[in-house]
Amino acid sequence: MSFARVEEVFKLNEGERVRLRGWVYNARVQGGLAFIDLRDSTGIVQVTIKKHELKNPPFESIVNELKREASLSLEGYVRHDPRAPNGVEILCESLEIIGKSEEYPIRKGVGTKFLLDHRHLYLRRQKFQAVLKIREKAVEAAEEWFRMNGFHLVHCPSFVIAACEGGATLFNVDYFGKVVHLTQSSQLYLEAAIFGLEKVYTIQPSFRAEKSKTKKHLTEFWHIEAEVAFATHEDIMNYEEDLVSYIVNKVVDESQKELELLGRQFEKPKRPFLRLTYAQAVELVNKKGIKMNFGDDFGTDAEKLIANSIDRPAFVMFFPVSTRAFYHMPNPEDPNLTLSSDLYAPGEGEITSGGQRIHDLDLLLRRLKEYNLNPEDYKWYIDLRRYGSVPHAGFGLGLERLVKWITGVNHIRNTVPFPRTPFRVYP
RNA sequence: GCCGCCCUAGCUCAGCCCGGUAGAGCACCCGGCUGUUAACCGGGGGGUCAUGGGUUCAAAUCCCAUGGGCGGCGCCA
Repeated sequence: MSFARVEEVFKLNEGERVRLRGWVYNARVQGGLAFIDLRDSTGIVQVTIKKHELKNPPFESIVNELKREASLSLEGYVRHDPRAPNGVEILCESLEIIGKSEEYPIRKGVGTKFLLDHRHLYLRRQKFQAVLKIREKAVEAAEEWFRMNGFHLVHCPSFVIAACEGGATLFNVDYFGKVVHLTQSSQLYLEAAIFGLEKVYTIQPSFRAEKSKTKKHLTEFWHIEAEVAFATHEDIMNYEEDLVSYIVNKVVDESQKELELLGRQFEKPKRPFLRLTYAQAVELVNKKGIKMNFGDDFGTDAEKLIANSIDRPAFVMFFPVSTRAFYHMPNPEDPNLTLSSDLYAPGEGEITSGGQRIHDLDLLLRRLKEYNLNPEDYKWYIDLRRYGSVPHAGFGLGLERLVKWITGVNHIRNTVPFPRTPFRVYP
């Protein structure tokens, strides 16, 4: 007889024989009667062991080994009993301890630091697995969407020379005696790729050496980035809307069990997404009592305010040049503004950033100078504007921020198995 | 980078203001228990009070420094 999965047990009939294997989620022993909550990757079921009905081994020989997280395999039969959680249990006839367990450190009441220090064990928690499954589903959906829409996957390097978002936030790496950096974004490399493949994307980690102590920053995060030849700012917003909708809809359709386990009520977002200009957003923020000037970027409070005043995802468009990186295309209607936008998720905040890139050689050179960047570091990037340059646009989506929005977890580090933050690289 | 807070038993915390040689709950160990759901009942062991220095007759407690971390801001995906 092959091993069944825990989730299958609930569909079996009274008296059916099953073999199971998994881990002890919790155990309660009282004299000659023991209860185990047995966990596998599909769920938890109660296993009942009665001293006189356990055929092997002797009850006394295993009862002291039924500790939390011990691994075991067992055979028994299905019983429908209202006293069991969810009305179903396995009455155990034989059992083998595969791996004993020491005193398991994770239990109710432990603190944040302790859980982070024991992340390698915390992964076993059901709710955490639900988040990881949703994350997996989101990536699957993104890959599907890119393929359906004619995008090519391009993997980009993690070791880089030049900054993309600003020099202060670069990690240094000793590269055979030479200082190089970990990439902050694959955008510049994807821009190179569009001249062959036209529509490209990547899903890979980006690194930021910012000591950001917030619930929405990691030093290493997974970045979904896309770049499209001949695309305008308008085009790229449409792509973003379609991609985000596709991902979210697929998660809602196919990860309902996980969302329920997390107690998360999540509605598919209405379309079309809202579109407001930077100027409108500033006005909204000021009207609701947070003072900011035209030309300022949105602070945390302003971002929260915007995120809480929308009933669906919203683009904030046309940020001033002063708030953006060097490569953003100026808006022809107002050169102080850029053809760029951030996408805000309701209740969450910024999850993507994108826009049209400068494709004109002279303008790019001028901008590098204005931003005090060394053109030598961007030689190859500038080169792209010398050989058949075309208008193009792209965006970056923070996978963890997207997952945080969908799952409603309280901190971005709970969207990734082993979070990297300014003060944590262990485990 | 800035501001605030925390570090006492394996874990969660009380004790600190007003200095006088350390306490609870849970976990663990032993015993009991055939319907538990974070099982329960009885008994037991367990701490150089983060580290270093200072003040004092006396420091977990007051002061300084260092380390580790948490929360918020800034920055951004």
